[in-house]
Amino acid sequence: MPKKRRGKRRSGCPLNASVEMLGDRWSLLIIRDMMLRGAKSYKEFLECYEGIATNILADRLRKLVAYGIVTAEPDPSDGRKLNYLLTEKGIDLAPVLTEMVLWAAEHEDTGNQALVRQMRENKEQFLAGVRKRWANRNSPRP
Amino acid sequence: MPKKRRGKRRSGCPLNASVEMLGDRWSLLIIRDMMLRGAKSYKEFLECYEGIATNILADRLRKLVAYGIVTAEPDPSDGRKLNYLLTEKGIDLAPVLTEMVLWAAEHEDTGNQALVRQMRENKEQFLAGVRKRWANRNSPRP
DNA sequence: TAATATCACTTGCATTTCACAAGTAATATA
DNA sequence: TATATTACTTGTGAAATGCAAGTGATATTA
Repeated sequence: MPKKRRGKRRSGCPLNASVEMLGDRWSLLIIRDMMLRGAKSYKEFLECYEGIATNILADRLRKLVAYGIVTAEPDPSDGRKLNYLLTEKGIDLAPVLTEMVLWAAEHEDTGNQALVRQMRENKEQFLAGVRKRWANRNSPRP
Repeated sequence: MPKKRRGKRRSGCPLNASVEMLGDRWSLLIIRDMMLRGAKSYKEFLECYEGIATNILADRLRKLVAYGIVTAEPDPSDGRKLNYLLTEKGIDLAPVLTEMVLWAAEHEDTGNQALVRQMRENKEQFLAGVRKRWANRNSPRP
């Protein structure tokens, strides 16, 4: 029996595409940890926010790769490891995450006030820094 | 037996708060329709994106109200209706939505190119317009 | 080289969420 | 009074999720 498709989503509408890729409890957190904390390996993601189940993490990483937000390449120094790295499409989410963090900081109690202040006081510079670190992390491999 | 709490989430971390409120398939779409299309009633939300189930819509509206993102007040001209309106906290999500739309427009096929162009070419002016329309919608009641 | 450890998963099972259809109470309109 | 509309709730089956316990490949240690 063919898999029944549930919920017909109109894809042409702005935002629908984003929500399809990012509208769940974990994807944005995974991306945040790659972007701001430099997390790269499965194990690091598992430990970053204790609470995500291993099957869910595997599923989300697979989807992020499928959406072109993340790449998975074997670690040259340890054949067991995969390094998950943000693609350009992935790092382009930095403004989205930044606005979300600023919104939450404005309206909720959130931690890491230093980071928030940095984001708020010079958003452009903060974003440039994020992108630069991303470029440096990727470029050393020709 | 008390309900077991699953998944211990650290709330102090930036972004966790946002994801808790917005990290699902529907909340951001509901907010978008309030913000950009002026949708206000249960029925309008149901029709906006056919596919959301009535129980889920009721649940999401309830949560958005609980989070202080939306208010529900009876329509003065029809006692059966409730008008769901964005709070200040809700309208403050405009930059987040804008960045998400721009990101998707950059990397996916999305509709409403006119809106996207408007957002991209003068983001600040676009955001000011959104906020102004929101203020006008709410202020006529003293 | 054998034993053990680490890593990135997969599998199985119970619980929860979700989509869909059908109903309901309150209010409005004819 | 009869019918319609609005904002839901309830029931049901299917899918997604959380958790514990594996598994196979590679690395490290004795």
